[in-house]
Amino acid sequence: MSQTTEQDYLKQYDSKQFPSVLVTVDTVLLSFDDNAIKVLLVKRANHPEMGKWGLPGGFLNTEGDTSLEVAASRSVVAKTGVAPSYLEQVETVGGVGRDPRGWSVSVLFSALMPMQHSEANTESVSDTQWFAIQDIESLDMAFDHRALVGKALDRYRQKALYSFVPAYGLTQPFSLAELRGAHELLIGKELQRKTFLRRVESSGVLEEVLEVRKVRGKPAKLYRTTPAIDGYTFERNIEC
Amino acid sequence: MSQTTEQDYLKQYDSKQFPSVLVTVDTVLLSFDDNAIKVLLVKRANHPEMGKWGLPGGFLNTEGDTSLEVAASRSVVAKTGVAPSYLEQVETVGGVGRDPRGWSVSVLFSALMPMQHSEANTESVSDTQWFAIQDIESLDMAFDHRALVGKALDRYRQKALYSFVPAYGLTQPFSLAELRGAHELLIGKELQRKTFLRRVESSGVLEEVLEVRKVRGKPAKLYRTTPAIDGYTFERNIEC
DNA sequence: CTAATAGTGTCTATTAGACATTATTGT
DNA sequence: ACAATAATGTCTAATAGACACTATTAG
Repeated sequence: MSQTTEQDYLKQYDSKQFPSVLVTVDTVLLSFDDNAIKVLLVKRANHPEMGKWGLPGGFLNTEGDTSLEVAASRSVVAKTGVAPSYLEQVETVGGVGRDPRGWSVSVLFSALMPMQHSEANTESVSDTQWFAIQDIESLDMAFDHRALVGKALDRYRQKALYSFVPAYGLTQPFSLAELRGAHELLIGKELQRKTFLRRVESSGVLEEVLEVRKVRGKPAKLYRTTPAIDGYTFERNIEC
Repeated sequence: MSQTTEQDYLKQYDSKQFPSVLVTVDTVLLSFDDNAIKVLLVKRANHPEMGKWGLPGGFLNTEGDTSLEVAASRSVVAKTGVAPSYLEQVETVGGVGRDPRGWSVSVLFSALMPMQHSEANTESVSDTQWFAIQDIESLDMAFDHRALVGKALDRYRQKALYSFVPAYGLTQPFSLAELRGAHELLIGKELQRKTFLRRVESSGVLEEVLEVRKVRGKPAKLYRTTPAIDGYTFERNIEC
């Protein structure tokens, strides 16, 4: 074997000879709406776990997908019609008991995005819906998808303490109260208006916008995200 | 299809009909020694990338491995004889160009551990060696493994700013100067002794040990890690 | 005017960073 | 005694949190 060239080796290599592993990508899309954290789920129209709610996702397509992130993005659009502007990788889970079809590996992606209408876009999905986080506790969910939602949430709970990433879950532009509310939902505790404003101002990663809304009370200044938000972390984290 | 039961569906399901994906696990083991960050690499004895240095790792064994972490741990011990006491997942990379054998997915694990003698334990590995990080720049490395080392390093560079996780890379017990040195290597900047001590004391996650070493100068107090170190993060991060 | 909401002034306690000083060892 | 290393004392600047106060709108 060590006498053959790499070319020879590859010519006689056959991946089918090894036991295969199911590789899927799944995506947790979160948003803030109606003073709650929402997550986008799809109702499975086919086996396995038919009829249960699960994450948008699917098998890696080795023909079309050039990367894991592309696969995740493609499967989300295909199933829900919703197109998140970015995806971040959360974790990869794997095991023999996860999927009845065999040893499976699932690469989990996640994004925060403004609420956006979704619809069942393929025959493999019979329905789609944004669920409030507290409502999925009692939901009959497919595979280990409830735990996967938990992992993504935990990630954003951390990010809420040291960054303005939660801003991606709001419709733009947004007020300081809305952004603070998003952070409060994730952190689970009220935050000081003044302190929060100081963080926004010293960060320089949110852009003030001229537009105002007609509301009861003094109209709030509105902000939008800038690209600099991605790399920015607070000098000091929010205490909790 | 929607008329069949899940049992019927599973009976006729054949995973071999789908194009298979290569699933591997790779592990970045880091340590502190001789005032440098070291990484454990193995020299590949077989195709592909024969003769190049790469990370310990290998294919997922769907027969024996119960989880991804078990797979990573098993492959590290099998190839190097080194057994890290824990592993953490860093990221999963995938693509069609990574491995000449086809679309491949690699789940990357990482750990900090005390330097420990390693040896080539299988016929697939012809040599093992701890390399100083700065020395692998010029090394001919297999696949995208140099980039994977970078990802693990970046993770620990972050952790050095907000936790005492770098302590896992030292032989126990260790002095404050040694721990501070580990943080300094990762962060790339000198840290104040006093400030560092204050962090250690207020954290309560390092245990003072009675033992002392014979050295030139005043002997340092020695510490060892406690399990509480894992969940602990600094109230304020180290500035940088 | 009043209610509602947004934004500001300002005090206090905490603490990271800096750096000078003191302490303890081997040679 | 002296060099080397470890540990401590202490000052200052920065700032998060708290909360009272002021500003601006709709009805």
